[in-house]
Amino acid sequence: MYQAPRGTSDILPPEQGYWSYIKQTAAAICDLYGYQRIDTPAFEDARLFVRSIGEDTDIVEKEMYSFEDKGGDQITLRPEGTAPVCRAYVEHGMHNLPQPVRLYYMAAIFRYERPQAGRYREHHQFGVEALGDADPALDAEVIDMAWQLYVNLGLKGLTLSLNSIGCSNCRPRYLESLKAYYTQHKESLCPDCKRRLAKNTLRLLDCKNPTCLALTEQAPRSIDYLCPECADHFDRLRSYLNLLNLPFSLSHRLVRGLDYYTRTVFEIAPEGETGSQVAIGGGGRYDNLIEQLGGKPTPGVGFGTGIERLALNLKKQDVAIPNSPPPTVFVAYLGKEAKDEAMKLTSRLRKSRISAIASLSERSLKAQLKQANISGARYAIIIGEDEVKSKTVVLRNMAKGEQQTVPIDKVAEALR
RNA sequence: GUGGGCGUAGCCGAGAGGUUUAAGGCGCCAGGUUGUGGCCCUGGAGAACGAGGGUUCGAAUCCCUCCGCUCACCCCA
Repeated sequence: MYQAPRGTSDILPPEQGYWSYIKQTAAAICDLYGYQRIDTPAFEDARLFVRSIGEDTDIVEKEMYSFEDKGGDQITLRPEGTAPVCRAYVEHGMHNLPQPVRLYYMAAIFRYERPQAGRYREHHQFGVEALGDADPALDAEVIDMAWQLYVNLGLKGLTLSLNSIGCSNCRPRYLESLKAYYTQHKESLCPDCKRRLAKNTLRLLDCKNPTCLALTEQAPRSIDYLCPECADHFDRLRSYLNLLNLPFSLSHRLVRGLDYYTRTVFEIAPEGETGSQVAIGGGGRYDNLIEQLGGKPTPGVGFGTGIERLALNLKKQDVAIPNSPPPTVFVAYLGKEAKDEAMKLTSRLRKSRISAIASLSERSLKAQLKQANISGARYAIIIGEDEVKSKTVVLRNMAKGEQQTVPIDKVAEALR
């Protein structure tokens, strides 16, 4: 027996309500904020991700779905959404458009990981990217969008964590002092962190190992090392967030797992969540990324949110989802001639924009009405030999249990 | 990659070495008189118990391996 590959899943009809609710809410927010949709390929040149995400990140080190295609090209299934959008920005000369360029995407994301609650090998993200403007007001706009999305979806108890990790001018100095600090305590670090110390110092802040965690309490904070420009940017961002009534808390340990971030980083999580995959979304600024990918120096800021995790949290919080409407009518019949009439009638109803299911079986009327009941149709239409002769149908209101005979060419009118 | 829990029909779920030719419930199908649903009643289909190997006179029930699911760690959405 075949099964969906590990870490992937089929999204069955009962689940779809959550998905369309989330997608529609997200798209509506984007319309409201003037963000336009972009779709990029599911796979890209592997180097795009290695260069943007960073060689020493977990994603690149062990999680990418990479392969050589038959033409000998190194291909990677998209493990995140930002780099492809930036690639498209450069490729299509979007720097010629009015800046910033505001884009959003909904896409499948692939990472080879051990699946667990809220973590899959294929998951789906909604994300936005605002490219071509370094103003902190744009950071605030993006954070505001993320927040409003969650609020509009009906999620409660949200917390916004914020940090600034500086830019290429001030970060080296910070990293130096961070490295110096941890080197002093090298002996008490966990093995992972010893390794990270040399390669990816920032990530030590993220370690949940108790002894590392204790060290982190006293570790130098990135916001104390910001250059004047970054400090100003961060100050102004915070004042904009206050202006927009977005409550945030500073988190000095928040660094994010992708190398391209500069200055602003943030995460949003539902309150009271424990465990490691608490964040339903996050993002930040990446002012060097587009240049790294071969474009003109272009700042950018964005966020991404996991649709599966949103659905999970909507369920956890018992948020009511609008359900898809059942068909208006179910057409049942008895006999061959009646079936012909039923087929024609169903077709005409649909042309009048009335949703209709025809019972295609030759089963008993009783069985057909049972199906009508399960389908949730508001009306059942019954066509038998008598009705064929008199060119009428029986129109039955399922909820009331009442029925009337109407001329077959007046059915659409009777349903209005 | 590491560690824990689990694996019986579409779903839930009894059974824990021998009246099991594997309960029960949901769902599905068909009947309960002639052309009518939602309740009720009756009947039916559907699993050799994740796969393979072993222990035993005998295994869904014990052991081993593998696969899968799940939770946690790492990390992330």
